[in-house]
Amino acid sequence: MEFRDHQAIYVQIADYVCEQVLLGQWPADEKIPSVRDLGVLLQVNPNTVMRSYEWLQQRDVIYNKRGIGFFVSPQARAHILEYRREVFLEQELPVVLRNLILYDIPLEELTRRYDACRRDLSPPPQP
Amino acid sequence: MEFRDHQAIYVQIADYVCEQVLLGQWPADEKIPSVRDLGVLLQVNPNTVMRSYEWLQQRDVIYNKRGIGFFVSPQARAHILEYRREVFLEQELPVVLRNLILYDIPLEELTRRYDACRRDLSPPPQP
Amino acid sequence: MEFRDHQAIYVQIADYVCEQVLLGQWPADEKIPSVRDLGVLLQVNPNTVMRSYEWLQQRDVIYNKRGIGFFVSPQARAHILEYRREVFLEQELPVVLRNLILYDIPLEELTRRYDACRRDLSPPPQP
Amino acid sequence: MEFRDHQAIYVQIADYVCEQVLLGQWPADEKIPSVRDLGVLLQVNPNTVMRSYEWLQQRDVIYNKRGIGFFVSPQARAHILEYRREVFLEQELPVVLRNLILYDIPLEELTRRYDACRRDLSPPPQP
DNA sequence: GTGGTCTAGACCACC
DNA sequence: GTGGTCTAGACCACA
Repeated sequence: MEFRDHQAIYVQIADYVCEQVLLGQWPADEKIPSVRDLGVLLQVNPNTVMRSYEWLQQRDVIYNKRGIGFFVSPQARAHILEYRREVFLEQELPVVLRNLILYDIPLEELTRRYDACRRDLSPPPQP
Repeated sequence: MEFRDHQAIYVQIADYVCEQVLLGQWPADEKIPSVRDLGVLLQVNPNTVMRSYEWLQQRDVIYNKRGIGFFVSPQARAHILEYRREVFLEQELPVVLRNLILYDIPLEELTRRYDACRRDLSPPPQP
Repeated sequence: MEFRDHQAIYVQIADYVCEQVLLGQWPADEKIPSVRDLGVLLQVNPNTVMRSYEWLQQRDVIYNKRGIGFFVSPQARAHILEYRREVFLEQELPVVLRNLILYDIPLEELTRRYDACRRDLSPPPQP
Repeated sequence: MEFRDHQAIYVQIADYVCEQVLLGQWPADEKIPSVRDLGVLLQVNPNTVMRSYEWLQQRDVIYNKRGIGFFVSPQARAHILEYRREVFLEQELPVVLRNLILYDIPLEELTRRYDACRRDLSPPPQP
């Protein structure tokens, strides 16, 4: 995983976790890597991972069993979709569309890239 | 104008200026609002506005006549397109497309919003 | 039994045992559930139950017969009252009272709930 | 301000801020101390104060103006009451009442302390 | 000046 | 082993 430097690392880690859930890679009640392990894996400080996990926990994407670790919340998928879709559709997308038009990027270009991107993402398994 | 709080205010102001240029509202060599005026108008520290103007000036979108004010640069349109299109297509769009797919937003929804947005922007109001 | 997650599980187990004693459910010298049984019952690591029992043993609430199990200590009631009353009155209650007032909860509300709670506790069910 | 050692410092700081708001000491839209200032004042690390402020910000008790500082949110009072009262009445109070009865503390003792506590807290000014 | 992020390292409680 | 908290200190962007 490589980090974009204009966005906080802990946000990118949280996004990564959400993505794993949406893609069906991490099912409900599955244990996710410990803050230390993920810290080592991603080459970041455990505190930074911890911050991501706190953020996710507050949003009911993961939960904690004392002394054991963090687990994917059963409602994770729903919560992510509910929260992120809303923000995305109402706040991010309008800006993007506006730019598409201002920069004169034709719709065909967009659909072409959309299809390419769809092919890249393996279809999420139905639970 | 209301600001999104996840982005620096000076960036949002700069974006606003670029938009006016692309939309043809501010033709080449037209004087743009003074730092002070815009500061009052947007309820923002003049230093912040100044920072936007400096940023735009470095990218040849506006130029300065000492003691008079800032003006839209003749090459403004070209520079904006050249710089922003690149960044947008290569960096922002991929993330957006990925999200579109993860959040299961169908292409039809996208084109619908695209068209709506186009209708909103197309007719420049005559002041 | 469901656990509050802001408090250590072993403390909650210890509290539960104390409560049984105070309520007269577990008389002096009665055998209490084994570490293993209670662990299974509460879905908790036996080590955690063991920790509660050790904690209680140090405070003379229970005692241990090697190879047989843990038993309610004859002085259990007295020890619990002596220790907990003090802590409760001097440390916990002041905070609670302060909150009652800050949140504008009238005394009547308090006495109402007090009486309701008393009714719930008073009649010890005969098994 | 002296800290209780069984509770996280950042929670106690957050509680302190809430208390100031409920007592009417910090009106809406008033600037609260900067993380650095409060850190010096309370003899704790600015990061710790920051953590309190983040916590409060997420719960709409305070808000942030970029580069300026944190301010009391207009809905602060309402949010605190709504959130804390609920938790207090449904989770904390039942435990306390249960203990009152188990430790045989008479209601008169409680009301006596309640009145004393009320006298200590200066009556909140009506905004 | 303000907040925001990150690191390194420590210590603790809990399971 | 797990998370949770705190410190000290650094660097950055922003107003």
